[in-house]
Amino acid sequence: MKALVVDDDLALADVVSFTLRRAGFEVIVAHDGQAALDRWQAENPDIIILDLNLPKLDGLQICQRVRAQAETPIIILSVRGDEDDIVRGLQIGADDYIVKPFSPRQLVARTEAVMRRASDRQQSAPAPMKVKDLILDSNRCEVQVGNRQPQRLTKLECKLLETLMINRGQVLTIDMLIDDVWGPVGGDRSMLKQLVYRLRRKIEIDPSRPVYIATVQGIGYTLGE
Amino acid sequence: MKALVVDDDLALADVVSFTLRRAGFEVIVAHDGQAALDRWQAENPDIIILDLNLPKLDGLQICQRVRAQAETPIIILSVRGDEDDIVRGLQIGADDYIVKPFSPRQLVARTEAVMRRASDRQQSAPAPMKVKDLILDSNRCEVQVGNRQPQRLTKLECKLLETLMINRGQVLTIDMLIDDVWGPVGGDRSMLKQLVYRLRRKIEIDPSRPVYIATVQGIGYTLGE
DNA sequence: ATCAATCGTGACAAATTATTTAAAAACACA
DNA sequence: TGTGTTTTTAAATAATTTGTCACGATTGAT
Repeated sequence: MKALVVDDDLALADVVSFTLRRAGFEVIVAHDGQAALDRWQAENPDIIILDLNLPKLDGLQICQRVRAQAETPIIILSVRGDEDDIVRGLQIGADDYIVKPFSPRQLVARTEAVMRRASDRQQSAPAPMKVKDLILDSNRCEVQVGNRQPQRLTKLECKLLETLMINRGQVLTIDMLIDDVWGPVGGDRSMLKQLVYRLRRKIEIDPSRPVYIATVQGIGYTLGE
Repeated sequence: MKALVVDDDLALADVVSFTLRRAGFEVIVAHDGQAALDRWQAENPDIIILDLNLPKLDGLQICQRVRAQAETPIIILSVRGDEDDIVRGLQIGADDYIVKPFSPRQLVARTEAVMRRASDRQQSAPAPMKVKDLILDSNRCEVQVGNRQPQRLTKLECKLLETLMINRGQVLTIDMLIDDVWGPVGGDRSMLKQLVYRLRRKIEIDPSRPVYIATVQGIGYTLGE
């Protein structure tokens, strides 16, 4: 098990990594946001212990970027009183939080608990969404159009449709959609176009005359109200 | 402001609703999950105060179902020690949590904070503008004239109409308009002329006898009061 | 009434943006 | 490692938007 510890406080980072090592983890440490992202990509750790107040790149941003691309479990560290950041962190997708100061026991217990949950993660399955006569089960990546045979979607197609459905009625700009599907790095316009094209072929009755996903020239796309 | 309080503990539900009423809320109460969903659909409250351990339908499921269909702000109530449920609730989409027991002050403060946050969540998508019987949704570049079919506008047309509507009643000089649509460089009179022409064809009943966009010879254009 | 400036109109070309097709690269999984 | 799927890239085609121009109509000043 590999853990990435992200903390600018060297002393604290040391305590954390020492504790985790003794509990049998292989530990990598990063002291600022950029380094954290780099190490994360390079090492692909099984869990991230993330201090929220970092220099350069904010902890919440790290959290967001990681979540945009992967399900790597994240535990956030925060000082007491910063409840708002904790709430936001969890909403963004962190798996748990620990308030400083904390005991080594607590750290290990939480870490192990999160990893246990992550391994059999399926109980908190999001409910199927419904817009018009589209029913999306984003959990198993399937759409049903009207009463036709359920269609299988790829991961990206599913993510795209999900955000369109969540924001039904609103026009989502190309950049918003790219951010949402691929994260802040790693997507571009032509990829989005391609994805829209493929998704339409699966859900539209006549893909060249789309009913569900409408394009708004020069702006983006929208899933009709 | 309408609040839906969901709690199977009658005494606690009473305390909560009393507190919220005193703070100026209209309060609806439901004592189990099914009732909660029913009331929610029937009453469309502005916020939901949701106790997590309910009979029949679990609180987290309520949360999930509501979120699948709407953005109604949700505050979850939970007993101390049930950190896991809180975390999951926030991940599912709850906006905040309160740990029992709590003070009335805290309840009101959190509720108002969440509603404040929720209200400027919509601010990001600017509300449609209305002048006379023109309704412009600049988000999706659409105008509705009277009760006719909504018209699609191009980016430039939309920008032009938007500034005319924002400054309704005032005469905007040609240079002002050019600056606003094309920026400090890159526009000229004939382009504006053409743009006005095209916009009129989309919104005027008789484009040769404009009702909305009036020409002010030698100066510019205005969108009548 | 005449003239010059400005405006509305329509046709067309250029530029931008979308859709479709195809094929290569990356990936997942046995 | 090979196979099938998914994602990325590239390129051709189609559609839309924007810019340019010419010309007649309108306007306001003389």
